[in-house]
Amino acid sequence: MVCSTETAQERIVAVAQRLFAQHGFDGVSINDIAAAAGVSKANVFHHAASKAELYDRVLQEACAVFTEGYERLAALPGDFRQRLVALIEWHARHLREQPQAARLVLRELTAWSEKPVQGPADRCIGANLLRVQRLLEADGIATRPTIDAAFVTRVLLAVSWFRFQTQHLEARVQSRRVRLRDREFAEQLADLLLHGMLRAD
Amino acid sequence: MVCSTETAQERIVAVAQRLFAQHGFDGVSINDIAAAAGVSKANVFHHAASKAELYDRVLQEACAVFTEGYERLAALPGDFRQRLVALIEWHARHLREQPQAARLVLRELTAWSEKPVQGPADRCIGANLLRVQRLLEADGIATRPTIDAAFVTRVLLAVSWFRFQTQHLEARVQSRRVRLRDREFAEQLADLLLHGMLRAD
DNA sequence: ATGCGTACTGACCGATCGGTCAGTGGCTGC
DNA sequence: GCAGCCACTGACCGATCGGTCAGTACGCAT
Repeated sequence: MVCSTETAQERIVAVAQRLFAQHGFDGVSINDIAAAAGVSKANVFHHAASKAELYDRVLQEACAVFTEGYERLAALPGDFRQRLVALIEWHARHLREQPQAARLVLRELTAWSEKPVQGPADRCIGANLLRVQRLLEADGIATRPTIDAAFVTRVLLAVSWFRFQTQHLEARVQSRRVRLRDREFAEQLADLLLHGMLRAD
Repeated sequence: MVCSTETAQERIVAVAQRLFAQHGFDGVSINDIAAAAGVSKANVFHHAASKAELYDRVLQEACAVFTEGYERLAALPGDFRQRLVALIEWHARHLREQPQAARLVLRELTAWSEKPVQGPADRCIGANLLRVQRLLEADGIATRPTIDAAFVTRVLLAVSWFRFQTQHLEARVQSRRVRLRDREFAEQLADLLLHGMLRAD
């Protein structure tokens, strides 16, 4: 038995979360989880009805963790630019601090299978999109009439997410400026979103 | 035997590409592929050394298809805005027309496993990033000094990719403006990237 | 002491996994 | 006619899959 202060159930769930996040549902066997948690395979089924139930529970938990952060995200101090930078930076840090939850949720997006049903991850992402969108809209800043807050929200989250998923590539990339810390990344993205690329004419 | 004009080998590879793109390496068994291709399991191993070799071949092919499009992408007519719109629209269409190749490549991004090795998908994406970046840089347009072409490239591809991966969610989304056709999407993104959100002051 | 619930295990189940192999039928060159 | 190659198959392999079950050890209320 692996010595640990956690209970067996806590270890099982924690290990399942880690392994499912890394390798996906089909890439992890109950044997893997049991071995990594230091318990017998039968014990995993003592604490979980089935592999699917365990995965669902882990995914729901990840969604909750992921969403909880967004709920705490409220009005921030400063002008619009400062609030936007803070939002982007917070999001980058959120992804970095909850990589497993993020991967579990985002993995579901890739796992497309023509299913019309909307999984918890879909609902989670949709809700968070809306929450950030509301935050942007509530700011009531004077934007150009062609600008849609929903669209900007998607751009914002897409870029943060892309950065999170490709961080292992960035180490080899030529341009030094893409290898930014969260703050610098947030400032650069906010600058681009606010003022665009072009020189003012 | 399923009647088809294709050879068995072509059917096997085509089916493998479709299934691997949909469900990932671990989510597809050789039995699935054999059944869907209308051949015996042994025949799959007659045309492929192993499951991993078959997956690698399919992935390489997907990378080639995916990259080939980028290589054909050269200087486009029109001013900078028109070229940018055309680039984004082309990318959206590229993803839409090669969904399986796109999914195979992008799935590899999510399949993070601390591996230091750089897979073909990583190289493919890195090369395409660079190609688009060169295209943007070569335009020689007068951008603001804080703007980095590499960063804009990532924003551009990230948003297109995010849109591709979340398209199944968009049907239920409230705002009508995110459900755009490729052209409108490209124009909206180009407008945001070029001029930013803020009203000119 | 005894009864009971809870945590946990090793042994086991049928199914399926990736992969092998001997063999078959058809086409080609000689 | 026949040897040789090639596409292809059914049967089979050991390993592993998700899952079950009888049984054990322990804490706790009575």
